[in-house]
Amino acid sequence: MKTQFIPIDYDYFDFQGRNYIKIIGRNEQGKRVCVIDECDVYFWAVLKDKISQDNIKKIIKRILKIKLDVKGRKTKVEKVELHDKNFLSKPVKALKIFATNYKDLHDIASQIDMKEIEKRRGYDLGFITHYIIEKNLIPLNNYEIEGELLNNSTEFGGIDMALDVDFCIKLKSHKNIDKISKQVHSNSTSPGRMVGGGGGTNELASNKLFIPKILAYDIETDEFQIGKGEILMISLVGENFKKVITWKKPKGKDDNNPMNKTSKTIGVGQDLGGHQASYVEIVEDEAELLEKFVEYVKTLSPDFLVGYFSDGFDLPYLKARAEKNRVKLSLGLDGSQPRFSKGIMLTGKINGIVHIDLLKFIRTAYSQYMQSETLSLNEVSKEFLNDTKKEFQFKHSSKITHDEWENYFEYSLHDSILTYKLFEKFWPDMFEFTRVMQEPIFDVSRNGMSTNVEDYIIHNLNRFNEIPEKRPTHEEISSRRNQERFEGAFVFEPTPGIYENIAMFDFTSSYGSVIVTYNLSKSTYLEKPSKENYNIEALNKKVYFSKKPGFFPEMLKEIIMLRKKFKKELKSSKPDNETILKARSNAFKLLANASYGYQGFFGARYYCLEAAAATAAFARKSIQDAIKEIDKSGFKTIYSDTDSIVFLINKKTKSQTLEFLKNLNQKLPGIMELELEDFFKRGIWVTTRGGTTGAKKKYALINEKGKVKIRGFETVRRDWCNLARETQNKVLRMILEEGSYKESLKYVKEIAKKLRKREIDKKYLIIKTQLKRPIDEYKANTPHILIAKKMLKKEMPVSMGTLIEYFITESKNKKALVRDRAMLPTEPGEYDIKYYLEHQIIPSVENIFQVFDINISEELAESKQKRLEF
DNA sequence: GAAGTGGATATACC
DNA sequence: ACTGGTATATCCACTTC
Repeated sequence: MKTQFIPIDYDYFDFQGRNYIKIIGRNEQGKRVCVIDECDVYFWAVLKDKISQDNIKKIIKRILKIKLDVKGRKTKVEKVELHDKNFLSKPVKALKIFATNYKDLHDIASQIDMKEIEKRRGYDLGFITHYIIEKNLIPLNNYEIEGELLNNSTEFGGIDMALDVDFCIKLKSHKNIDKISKQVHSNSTSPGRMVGGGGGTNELASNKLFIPKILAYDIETDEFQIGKGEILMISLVGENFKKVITWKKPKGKDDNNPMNKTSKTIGVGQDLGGHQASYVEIVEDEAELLEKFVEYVKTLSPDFLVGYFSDGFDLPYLKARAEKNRVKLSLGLDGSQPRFSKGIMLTGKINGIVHIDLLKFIRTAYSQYMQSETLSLNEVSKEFLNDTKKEFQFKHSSKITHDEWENYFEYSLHDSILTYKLFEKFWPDMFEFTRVMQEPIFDVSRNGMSTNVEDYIIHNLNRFNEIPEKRPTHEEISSRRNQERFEGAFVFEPTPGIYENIAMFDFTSSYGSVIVTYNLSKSTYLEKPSKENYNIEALNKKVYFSKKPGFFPEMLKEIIMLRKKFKKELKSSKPDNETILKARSNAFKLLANASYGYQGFFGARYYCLEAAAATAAFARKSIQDAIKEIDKSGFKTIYSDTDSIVFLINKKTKSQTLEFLKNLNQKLPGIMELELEDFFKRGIWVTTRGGTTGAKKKYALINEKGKVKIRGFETVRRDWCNLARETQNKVLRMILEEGSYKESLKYVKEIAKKLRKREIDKKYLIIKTQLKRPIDEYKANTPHILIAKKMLKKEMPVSMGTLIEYFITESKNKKALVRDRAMLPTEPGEYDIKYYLEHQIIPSVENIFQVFDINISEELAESKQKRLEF
């Protein structure tokens, strides 16, 4: 049979000793399709130089004899071929060694240790990755497939019968129709449709967006620890679907309300006591709750089951309670239960339905760019959806009253609604990331940037006829980690002061452009200089790179082009789309920048410290050269960090500045390019605390539209209390807007006065510090660690990553340390006026007023008399 | 006992 | 363990005079 097909979830199984891939996807009619396929299984043995043909034949003969019997599985070498390949961009002769089972490649490779063989490679990719490369059946691409329909077939042990899919097809052929198909407009709500605009010349960029069927979920429990308490309710949200399943019967004022005893007969949406919302469905007990949940997932049959922090909480909790209740959590299309990866970081996998933990994708793709101080569902929703969680005061289920239950249901439902909407927002990027990285979305949505970079490389090696490099061994990793650190970015020391008429330029994808321009990578690194090369001083030596384009820089070029496209889209977008487009453009910028980090990352297959160090060195040189040009042309540089330059345009006009930029760009090498970030009306730089030199990474700017950009100041740091942050923010804004300190001084005096009169609400005085590791791994005893320990004693949820909140109280003991005066927000105690004045308010504005020669401590002194006495 | 210093820690910038 | 280096700033333990 023939059908269109979009691969979504990948899995594999063994049948009669061989590996088979099982791909779950959709077709255009929204039918769920399972594709079974196989591929050649092989690895590479790279031969040493100048091995005679005879010798090669002998080696092949010996290899062909290899047989293995591991764990009752018989594997043998089935075929050996000689190929001309590249390894790290160098032409090599290599043997392609075919075997029965992918899992045995490592063992076979270990047996091939003849002296003529230089290296063994390509056995550590994972079968799914290997399959995708081998057959070119890429996740979330659009295919036309042809194959044999398995219908109650005994093939593969009757796999099609156990699978809840519309078609199960043994693949014969497939054709990618993404690139040639025209865009499809559809109002259909069935999954599997593709929508979106065409255009764009880059092949990587999708011209259609696949719209999956999604189901967001969220659970509410009595305890935070996995499986410790009972699950009270589960909320589910899909397209035109809202449901809260619970076994807690809201009790009315009359506890003997007969309605409470008829739970089993209460149907969906039935009214209960005149208050029951229609989306609430009441079941008998926790076991039935779990069964009902499984039933809904089966009926709705989504492509994605989406949660928020669900790898770490919801799914493992469900599993634990299912075990306790002896309910089978058979969510998988094959009836299997969720599987969890071992290790510290849990990941929950469901066969055939992709379980997505949104938090993970947000962390890698957006968090660096976001304004939110935590990645809580509430804050992230606020930033991207302009919506928040519903109010609900947690208490144990036994203490919840009737009306409160109603609120609780609504609260839970709304969490799922937010999760659903967030998924919709991020889906285009997840889609794009998956297609670029070419790995299953289950992994791409969880992986960090370094893994993304590596996936991208691995899946593009064939274009360069390259044999993949292996993962580093533990020994290699530890030796890499002990490597001396290399010199990084250049940061210009600013002169403290307030400036006017400012422009900012920055290099687009700075490090990425450097890598591309100077061809910096493991495979282009030259131990000895060749005639034609790029070279620079790095790692206390001169390092050389070939001018013949390497695969890594070539690939990176594509990422940079894609990013440029997104950035262009952003510029011509409507304001209501801005947040997400900005995030997207930024996500690809991060990906491009991660390539630099990748080459210096100890876990990387293509680790090359020389390339990483040279990248930083070339980048330093680029920016310093640009600064020279700028200063030479009638401007004056006042600040610069890594890839941006801030300068005074002096008497020049904006158009002269832009003209200058154009000319400057023409002189830049390769794909290096500067762009205008913005023009600014005014800006301020301050000294370091207690010093006289200008502080780096700390400044505030205001553009002509009055938009303020604040970097590094306490205003943007979450480990300062809100009073200090807001005071500083106000002061900076007033000064930037007016160019004078007068008003802001009055303002600070007002705040100090209120603080002294104890008129400041405690909530503005809370200091928040994150617990970055398990509590007993700390050597120091800081306020937040002490508070965390106190919280543990009170059985409050504290773990790695928790944001610890506290405030500083007064103490009779004058020598009491800050940590001894730190109290939980819920604890009684008067705030310490002196502490907040001297350790929060004054430090936050001191350096700013110093720019105007104002000593804020003196200005805020309790009595001016004191000053006069001197 | 005040002052200075350095380690541990957190957070931001790019 | 799950990109990199640069930089500021706090609190606290310790040393020094």
